[in-house]
Amino acid sequence: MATILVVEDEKNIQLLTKAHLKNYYNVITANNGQEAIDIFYSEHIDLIVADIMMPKMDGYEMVKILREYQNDVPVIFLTAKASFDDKREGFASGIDDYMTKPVNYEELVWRIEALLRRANINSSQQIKVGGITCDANSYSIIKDNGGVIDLPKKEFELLYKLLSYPNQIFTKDQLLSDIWGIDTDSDDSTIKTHINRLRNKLDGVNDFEIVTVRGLGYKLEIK
Amino acid sequence: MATILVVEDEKNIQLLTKAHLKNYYNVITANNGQEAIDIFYSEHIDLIVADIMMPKMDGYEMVKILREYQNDVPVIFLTAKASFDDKREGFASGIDDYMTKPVNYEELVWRIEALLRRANINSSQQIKVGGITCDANSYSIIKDNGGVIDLPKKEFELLYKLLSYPNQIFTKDQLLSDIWGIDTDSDDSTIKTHINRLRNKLDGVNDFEIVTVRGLGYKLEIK
DNA sequence: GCAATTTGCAACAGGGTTGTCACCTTGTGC
DNA sequence: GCACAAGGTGACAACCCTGTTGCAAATTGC
Repeated sequence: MATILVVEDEKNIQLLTKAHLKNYYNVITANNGQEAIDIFYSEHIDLIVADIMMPKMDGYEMVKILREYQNDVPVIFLTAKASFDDKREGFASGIDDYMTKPVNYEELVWRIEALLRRANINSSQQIKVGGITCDANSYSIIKDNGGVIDLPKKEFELLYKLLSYPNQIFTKDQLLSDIWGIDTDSDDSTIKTHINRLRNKLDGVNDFEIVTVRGLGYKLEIK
Repeated sequence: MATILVVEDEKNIQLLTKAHLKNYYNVITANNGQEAIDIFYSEHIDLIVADIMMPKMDGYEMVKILREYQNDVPVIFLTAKASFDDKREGFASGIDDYMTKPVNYEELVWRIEALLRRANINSSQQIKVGGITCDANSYSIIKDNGGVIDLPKKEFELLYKLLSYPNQIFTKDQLLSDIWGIDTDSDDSTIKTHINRLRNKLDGVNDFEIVTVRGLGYKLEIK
């Protein structure tokens, strides 16, 4: 599921926008440009929906800063302003789309979808848990502090499975047939070894833990 | 300079649109969807601006046919229709933007620019990364200090593809079908060889790196 | 037409990944 | 406390993937 950052200083509109988008996306909110940039660099954001007129840092400035650092996250401006000068400045600063209030939220979703498709983010195969992101594109665990743990294919698939359903218990047979395939010849010991390897490599990660459920299997617990 | 295909059955509007765009782009015109598709497969088209209501084949059908064949050329609908059902059908069939007549042509140009940028089709056919410029006209890498690396066609296409979507991982199959064509007979070893040659030729370039993602493919990392 | 370049393929080498096993540790029930 | 079952650990070997090289075919430029 894609993560959308809604940047809006008016609480009511912020809540309204969030309410309409939360059925389709993970929605995170910020109250001004500065806050948005802080969030942007601590969370994985797929697309930004922003107001222009905001205290502290307005929309134009926010986008300029993002673009300066080579960030091409899609941005949609959502604003009461509608003059051509405003639109020109918006597009010139590097936004992707522009809708004037009052916004039709159904149309907003269509435009978000079109942009995500265009930006190749419709399947943002990432899982974020606490301070780490599990990225299925690079088979890696990315820590918010910047550290990266690359995992081999099988180990990654195992972790990804567990992370996808936290607290759910998987038997070794389940994991074998899900990851190794229903007709695999491998047995329990293979799982044991891979769990062992994972635990070693995730030694410094404190956001979750792979827990053994004796007699049953394994589950991943988020702390 | 990017090439825009304007699809419109009313001659007057077609001429008007062409007149406004020809200062910025190569403009080619078609009178209906069928004609547009014929042109599309005989010319290189960077973006399509289309009316919905047209004789023979309307806009929806045209886009559906294009998308069926994996073509993700950006499409903007430009139309008198403005109901939500129409917009929904438009976005659902895979368009990128939607403007209602009467069209403000200045805004149309901004939206075209935003889409071309998003689709990585800059009119200059150049990609600039750090201290190097990748020029699609001369198949060469131009360093800011003046050095030039000429690349053969295939090697260049491979690099250009990777550079267009930095950090995105491409499987060898993806690269094969994108560059060699969907029905190529070539296999993995060809990619391996070309990556190897690219790496050798880009030995002195420190702005980016072609990274192997074991078990998956390759990606280009910008430093 | 010839030479140079580009392109594709196959063979080999090296290294990372994976599966298995033996052995060790921990937990459970009696 | 003992026996047994279940899980953890480390080592090893087979395997697969990738990098590299050389060669031949195809293409291009003159």
